[in-house]
Amino acid sequence: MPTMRKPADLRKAEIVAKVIDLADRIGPDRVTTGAVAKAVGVTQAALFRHFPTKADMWGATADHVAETLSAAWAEALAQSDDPVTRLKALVTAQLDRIAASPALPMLLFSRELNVENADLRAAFRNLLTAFHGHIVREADAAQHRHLLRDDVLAADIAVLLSSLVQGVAIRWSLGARGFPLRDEGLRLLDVQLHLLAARKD
Amino acid sequence: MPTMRKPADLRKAEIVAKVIDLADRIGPDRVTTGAVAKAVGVTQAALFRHFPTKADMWGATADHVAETLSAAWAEALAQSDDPVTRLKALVTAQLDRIAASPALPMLLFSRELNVENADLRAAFRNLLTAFHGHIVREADAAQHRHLLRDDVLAADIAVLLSSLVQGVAIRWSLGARGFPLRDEGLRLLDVQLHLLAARKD
DNA sequence: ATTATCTATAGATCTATAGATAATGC
DNA sequence: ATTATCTATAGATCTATAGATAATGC
Repeated sequence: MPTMRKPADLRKAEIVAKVIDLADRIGPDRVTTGAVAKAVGVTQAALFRHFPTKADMWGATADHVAETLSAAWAEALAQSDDPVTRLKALVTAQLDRIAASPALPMLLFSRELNVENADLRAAFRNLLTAFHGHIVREADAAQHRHLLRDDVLAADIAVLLSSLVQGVAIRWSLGARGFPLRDEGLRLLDVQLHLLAARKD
Repeated sequence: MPTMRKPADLRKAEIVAKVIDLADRIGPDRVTTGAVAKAVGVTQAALFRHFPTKADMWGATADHVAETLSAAWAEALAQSDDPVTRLKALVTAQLDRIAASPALPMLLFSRELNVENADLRAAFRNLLTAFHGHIVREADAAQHRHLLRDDVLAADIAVLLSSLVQGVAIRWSLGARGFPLRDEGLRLLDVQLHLLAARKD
């Protein structure tokens, strides 16, 4: 039974999609070229026609993740002019992306990223930095409009909110995803924003 | 050159120590029996005299980590009767343990824990739950003594503080450990505790 | 006598390459 | 003619076992 031939562009995109899907389901470090090939429906050797090495396959996957996240952030920021609403939208977008690709937090600690593939590591660090930067900007704007307390650095607010997302994602991941990530994350965000609310005195 | 023979008890402890050391330096998933054997100074096959399978080796390592963490928490709690001081001591202990064994956060997302070894996964989830429980107790006590705001659930305070530790550990780990984990963690803890301080009105 | 260690090796996996084959598009 | 895929396989690793060897402790 001959496999359906596909143009290289389509096949590459298909491979990247399966890498993410497999990373979610069996863990990033179990994503072998054999497993990917089987999921895609080609022989293991065929993958190397599209990506010279396995690291290149992960590189393309990281690029795809970066594009998806960046698009989600841009969409979140476009929804409102109110800094606090934009903060909530950014966190919501991030929680939704993690729920859609639960491998994202795991990938941060995978052997592939931490040991084998320095480029991959740099790519994900840049992503976290970009997310952090968006939050700093909105927190700063909110403080200037007296919507949030100004006795805390905007950069520290960003760290607290980023940590909140990571913390809830870790708990969700380790606890076999036993609660709705988005709901729990937004509930905690409201708690933290309540603590950060401008004091009326 | 014959290897020095050691009683099984000592050799087992030595193996566990090298597993943790190697997990820190090369990542948990690169800890092969061959690498451990080389670090210990015996042949790879000798390990299987002490641990029937590699999973047993990780099990002993998890036990050791659990004992170390529990001891550190107990020591932190013994230092003071003031709930806020105890909160700080718990977080300090946790940051110090992570700095001493940087593999701890990585281990939570290792293939070994997430895919290969369900017992290991349960062991570490129990550890996180125990840490969380300690913080809930102290936060609750602090609220009753009007040392912290009481318009936030103690359980949510615990989640925010646990997340803070995890968030700063992740940033430290990904950023090639480019800042002092303990100092940065305690600085952020002070920021969060400032937000949580009882309102004097 | 007991037991910690070694040598040697089986058997499973995994990445990557070489060369043949067949489908696609000009 | 180009190119996507396949078959076959090399070479590297990794866990685990079998049986021999030598150090330890009663």
